[in-house]
Amino acid sequence: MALTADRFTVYLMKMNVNFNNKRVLDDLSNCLAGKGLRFSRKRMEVIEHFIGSTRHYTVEQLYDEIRKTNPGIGYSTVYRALKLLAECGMAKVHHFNENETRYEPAGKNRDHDHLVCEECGRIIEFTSEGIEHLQRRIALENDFSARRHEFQIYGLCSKCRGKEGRTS
Amino acid sequence: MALTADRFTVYLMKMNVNFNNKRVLDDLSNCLAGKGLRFSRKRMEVIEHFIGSTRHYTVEQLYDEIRKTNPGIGYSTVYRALKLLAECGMAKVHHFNENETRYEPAGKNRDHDHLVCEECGRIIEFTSEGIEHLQRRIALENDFSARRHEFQIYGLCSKCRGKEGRTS
DNA sequence: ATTGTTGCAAAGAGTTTGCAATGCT
DNA sequence: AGCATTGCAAACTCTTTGCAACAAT
Repeated sequence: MALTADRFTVYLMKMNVNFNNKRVLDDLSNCLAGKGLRFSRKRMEVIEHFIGSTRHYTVEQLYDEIRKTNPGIGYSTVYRALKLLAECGMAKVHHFNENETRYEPAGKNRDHDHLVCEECGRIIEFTSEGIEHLQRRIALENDFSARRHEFQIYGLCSKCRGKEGRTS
Repeated sequence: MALTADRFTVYLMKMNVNFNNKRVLDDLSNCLAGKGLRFSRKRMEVIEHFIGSTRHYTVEQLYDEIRKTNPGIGYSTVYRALKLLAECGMAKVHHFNENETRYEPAGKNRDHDHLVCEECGRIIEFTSEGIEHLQRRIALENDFSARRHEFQIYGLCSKCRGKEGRTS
């Protein structure tokens, strides 16, 4: 039986996964189907766990978390699943800090950017119309076709600012 | 004899290095002095080559380029010099693409961000007052002390857009 | 039955580090 | 003389891959 978005939806419902972005869902089943891939239990467990959350995971974090309930899953499976999700547009890849790759479920809410606390590592999401405008204007001014952007603000979150000297 | 900004300036002039940002210069000599470091010929050759350019180097690129004129310099020296420069605030580190670390001389001109062509890798710098405003506003709205930001716009530069289908 | 998937261990890529020789001061 | 610096090779970390056993279709 061919892999379809409908079938995948049923699968996700069965797994009780809260995933309501139709476009990205189609992307995934198309991506799987287009590559001749199958529904494997373990891969789906990784995807379920990942999609069900709102965190910005390192591979290690996701691996450790999944191992708690599914000790039989290996590192490479997590790597392979995340890579697949990224290719299908279901995961966004970030490099907030040096030598650190983080994966975030895409489509969980609308486009956003991040505040990154350099002290505790906390990541705060924000959306800003202003950035979209800026992106368009800057692209225009530089004769550039913008596809996407990365915008991070680094500093101290409210909690950590308290501990260090005031910044204002 | 202690390492001073003046002495360093003389050194740079001797080497014919175009480096006119006083503040960053002070940072470097202070950084060197503070760490009890010495003026070594090889490190200075790396620094000279790096500071004299306006590129966004990978370690490998810088290494290859320096080796053309200084075949005696090793990989680790380049790594160590760039790391030092980054610590002293004379080099900015970027991760424009996955698995790629690039170093850019800081202080060569005022703060700027980057357009990154996903086709040919070209990097275009731009400055935008708007982003500074946004950073301040967003930080305020989220009770966050902003120190710095990273903003990249990914897409196609004018040359590469011509080859692919129009985007508009 | 056929072909994709997995875990493991090994291999890669990028970066750092221990150490003996060398260079600054 | 005393200590920083260097190049090399080895070590390290993160990620990918080959392969034999296993699972999905």
